[in-house]
Amino acid sequence: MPHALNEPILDWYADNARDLPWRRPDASAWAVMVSEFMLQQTPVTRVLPMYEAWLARWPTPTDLADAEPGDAVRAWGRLGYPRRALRLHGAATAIRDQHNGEVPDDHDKLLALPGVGEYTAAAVASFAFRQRHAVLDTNVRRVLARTVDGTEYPPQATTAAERRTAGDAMPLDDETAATWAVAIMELGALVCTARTPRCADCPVAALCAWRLAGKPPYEGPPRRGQTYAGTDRQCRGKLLAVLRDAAGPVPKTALDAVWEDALQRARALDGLVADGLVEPVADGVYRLPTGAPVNA
DNA sequence: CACTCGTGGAA
DNA sequence: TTTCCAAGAGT
Repeated sequence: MPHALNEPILDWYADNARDLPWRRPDASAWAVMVSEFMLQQTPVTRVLPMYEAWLARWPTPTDLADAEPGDAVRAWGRLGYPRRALRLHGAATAIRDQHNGEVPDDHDKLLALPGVGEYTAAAVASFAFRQRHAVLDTNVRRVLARTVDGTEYPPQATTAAERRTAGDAMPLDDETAATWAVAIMELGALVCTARTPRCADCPVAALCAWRLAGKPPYEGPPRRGQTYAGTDRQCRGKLLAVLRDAAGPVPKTALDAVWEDALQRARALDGLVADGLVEPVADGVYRLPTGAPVNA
């Protein structure tokens, strides 16, 4: 007997799905993978233009692997979390060198790629290769937390109980499970939103445990807000922006100009170098990574 | 497992 | 204005 969530959500998705480029039938597995990297912690509206430009420039994994990692970092622009650009380049390189240039369709092989974790491996296997996997992103976890568990928000980190819940809720055959995965994700993105859920438009409002319980407010460990101003992250962002906007190597004096605190600035720059996002060229000169071996 | 890692838009 | 948070991964 199918899970009660299946049919209403599949029907709702058939009528309400957004037309996103990575969902079109002609989207390659590589296109799906690129979209998933970009969508990590980043809203769809900001991803769309970068996604188009990226795939136009690097239509296949090998195209990206053959480019310098610094070009990937520069093309990432202001999407945020630029290590994703480096990891996507690393994933492309692994695909070129170990998978004959083709995105692997095996979940474990996907998981072994840099930048691919539990969610992204399941998403690519499901969306691109139409396999049955529990695709647990923030949207899906929130929908299941509300409809099944009766809580406003899921726990901070994904739990075994959530994986079991997701597995139980999935349709049994691969093709339907793949569609359902994107459908419940879309429901979370458009209707069962984090702040002001539109329960009046929800296809499963009638059976939602959280709504039926009177929408009890979230109780649990406070989800600590991420302050940003004055942090190392902001400093790293400023430094990397200088490197991105420059055509070539940049003298340290140009980096010194964008952040007051010298100690924090040095720490941030060290971090960027350690992450491989910045490469020291010569004494007091830095650039985006070339991929060439660094002579120590 | 708690923490780090960017950025910008909406409430 | 401040706060929240958006298709997470890696350590």
